[in-house]
Amino acid sequence: MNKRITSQDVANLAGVSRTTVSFVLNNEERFAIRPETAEKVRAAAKQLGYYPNASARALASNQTKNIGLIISRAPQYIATDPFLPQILGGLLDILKENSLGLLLEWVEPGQQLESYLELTRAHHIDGMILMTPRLDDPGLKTLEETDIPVVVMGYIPGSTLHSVDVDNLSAAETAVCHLIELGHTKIACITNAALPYTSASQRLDGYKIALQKAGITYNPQLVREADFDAQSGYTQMRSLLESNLDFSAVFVASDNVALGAYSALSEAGLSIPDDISVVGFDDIPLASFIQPALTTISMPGHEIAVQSYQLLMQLMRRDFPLERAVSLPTDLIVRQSTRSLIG
Amino acid sequence: MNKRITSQDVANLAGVSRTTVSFVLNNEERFAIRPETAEKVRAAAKQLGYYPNASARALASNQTKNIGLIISRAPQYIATDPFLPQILGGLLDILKENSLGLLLEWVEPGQQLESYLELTRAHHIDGMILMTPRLDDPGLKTLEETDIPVVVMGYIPGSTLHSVDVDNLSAAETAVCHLIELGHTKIACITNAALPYTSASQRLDGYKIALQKAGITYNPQLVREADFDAQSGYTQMRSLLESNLDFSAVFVASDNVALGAYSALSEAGLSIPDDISVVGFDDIPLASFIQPALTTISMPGHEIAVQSYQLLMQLMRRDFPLERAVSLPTDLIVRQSTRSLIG
DNA sequence: TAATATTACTAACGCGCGTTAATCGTCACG
DNA sequence: CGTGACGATTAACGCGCGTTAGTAATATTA
Repeated sequence: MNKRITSQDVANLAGVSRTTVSFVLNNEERFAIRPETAEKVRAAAKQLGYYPNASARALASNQTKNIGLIISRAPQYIATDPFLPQILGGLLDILKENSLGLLLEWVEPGQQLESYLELTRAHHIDGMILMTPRLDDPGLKTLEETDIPVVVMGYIPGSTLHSVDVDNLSAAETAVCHLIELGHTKIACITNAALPYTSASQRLDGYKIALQKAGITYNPQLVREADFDAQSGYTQMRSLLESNLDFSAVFVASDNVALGAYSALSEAGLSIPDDISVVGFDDIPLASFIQPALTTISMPGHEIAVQSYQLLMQLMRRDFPLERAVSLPTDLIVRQSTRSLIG
Repeated sequence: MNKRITSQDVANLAGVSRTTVSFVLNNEERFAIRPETAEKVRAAAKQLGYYPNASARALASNQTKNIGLIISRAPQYIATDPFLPQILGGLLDILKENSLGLLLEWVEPGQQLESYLELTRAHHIDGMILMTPRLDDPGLKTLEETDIPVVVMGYIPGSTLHSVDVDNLSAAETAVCHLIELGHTKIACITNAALPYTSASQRLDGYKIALQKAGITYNPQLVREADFDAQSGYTQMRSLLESNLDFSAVFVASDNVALGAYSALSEAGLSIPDDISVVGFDDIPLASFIQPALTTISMPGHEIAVQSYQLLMQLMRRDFPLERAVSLPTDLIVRQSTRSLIG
C-alpha cells in the first residue's frame, strides 16, 4: 500500500519543521531560509517523491489553482463543435504555463440559476470563463452580484460582467458587405444558433445593418436559424431552397453550419460560387480545405483564450482590469466560395 | 463581503449539530435521522444557500469527485482535433449525471514521466483517462506500478493498464479491404499521426495486413505519416503526388487529415473518386457533409467515452473489472469518395 | 556588558468537512 | 422500580497544509 507522503514526512527526513518545508517549497521570500537548509528540504522532497496535496492546500489557502470553463450548451452540441478545441488548446497552453488546472463543465440552458454558484463554491475553482452565453440566462444576473471572478466569452449587452469577444456585429456586417460589393443584393442568412445566444443575434444584426446601409430591404423570410451543427445548416439551407425565394448569396454565421449548407446546395445541383455565393464565420481549421475553400470571418480563437485568461487573472488578483469588455479584431478571409456578379 | 457559509451555520440555524447536518446532506442511511429533523436541516441549507466546500470535503473524505482527462499531445494539435469534442461531449454528459467533475490536462510528449503522478497526487482527481497514448511514453510503466485508477483510450500492447479502444487494426483492414474489393491494387496510405502514437501504427498495420491478404506487395514508398491536422494531410498527399508513383486509391487514417488530402487532390486537378478513391477514418461529424461525402470508418465516440467512464468507475470502486481491454466495434460507412474499378 | 536588532526556525491554530465513539433520552420488559 | 436495548444526536478527532505569532540563537549597537 502506497502510504501517502505528507510534508511532515519531508520535514522529518530533512530534520526541520513542517513549517520550514512549506516555506521552502512555496518559495516564501518573506522568511529567510538558509540556502543549505532549503537544499536539504528539496532533496528530501525529491527523495520521497513528495507532491503537496491539492485539496489540503486549497482548503488552507483558499485557492484551488483551478479555473472553470463553463459551456452553456447541451453535450450533443458540444460534440460537433469544431471551434471548441481551439479555445481549449489555447487555454490549456497558457494555464499549464501558469500551473493552473482547467475544470470543464456544461450547464443546461434552463437550470443555470444555481449552477454557477454551486460551481464556484462547491467545485474547486477560483474563477470561471463562460462560453456561449445566452441572453436569456437568468444566472448571469446572479453572477453579477457575487464577487466571483468571471469572464464571459461573448458580449452580453447591459451586463456588468467582464467579457472578451470579437465584434460580432461589425464582423458580420463586413461579411455581408463583401457580398454586396460583389454585386449581390438578394442575400439570405442562416444564423449560427438560436437567437438567445448572443453571438447569433449579434451576427444577425450585422447582417441587417449591412443590408440597411446598402439600401436593401430586410426580408425576414430569407433568414433561418441553425443550431450549431452541420446537420442544422443542411436542413435550413434546404428550407431556404424550398421556399423558392430568389437569392444569389447566403451569409452563414458559422463555418460548421455552412458545411451543411454546402451539402444541401450540392445536393440541389447548385454550384458554389457560380450559382450561390457563401460566406461563413469562424474560420475553422477545415475552412481552407473544403471545396470550394470557404470565404469566412476569422475568429482569433487562441487570442480569445489568452485574453480571457489574462482578464480572469486580473479579476482573481482583485486588480482593476483596464477594460471591462475586450474586443478582438476579426478578418475577412476571401477564398473561393464567393463570386462577383458584376462584369 | 459574502461571508462563507459553512455547515456550522446550517447547523446553528437548524438547531442541530454539524454532524447531523453532514448526515442529512450526505443521505447517510446508516444513522437514523428523524424525518422532521432532516427536513429542518434541508430547509436551513436552502435558506442559507449552503454549498459544501469541495476542498474540505475532498480532504476529509479523500475523494475529489473529479476525474482527469489527460491528452498527451501539444496544444496546437489539440486545437485542430474535430474528434475531441465528441469525447468531451460524451464524458461531460455522463459525468454530470453522476455529479463528477472533469479536469482537463495535457502533458507534453517528453515529460510525462512525473506528470502523471503529480496529476493525481497534486491535482484534485480520483482517477484518470489517458487520450492518444504513445508507445514510447515512459510514464505508462510508472502508472502501472501505482494503484491510481487509469483507463487508457487506446490500446497499448503489453501494458497492464485497462483500456477502451476500437480495434484499429481490423478497422483499417476493413477500410483497405473495401478498396481492394472495388478493384484497387495500388493503394497509398497516409497515417493519422506519427507512429509512436499507437492508433497510427495499428492502423498502418491494418493497411499492411489487408494488402498481404490480397497478395499485394507492400510498398513503403506509398506510405506517408501525417500529423493530426488537415495541413499535414495536404502536405503528405502532395508528397505522394509528386513522387510520381502510380496509385488509384488512398487510405487516410483520419478524416481530418483526409480533408487536407482532398484539398491537395483537387488542387492537382484530380477528381475524387473518379481519379482517386479515398477512405478516411473516424467519421467526424463533417464527413458526410463534404464533397464528395467521405467513405470512412465510424468511431463510436460517445460509446468510447461512456465505456471509459464505466471502466474507470469500477477501478475507482476497487471492483475487479470484468475486462481489461474493452474493444468497441466500428463500421465502414460507404459514401461517395470511393469508386469501383471493376466493370 | 547589557540592550537591541537580526536571522533562522518552530509551535500551534484554523481551513470546512467526514466520521467514530460516546452520550442522552425513551421505552419495553421483568 | 431498575435494567437493558434501542433510537437519535453530538463531541471530538483528523484529513494535509498555510500561516501568524513567537522563540532561540547570533550579531550589532550604546
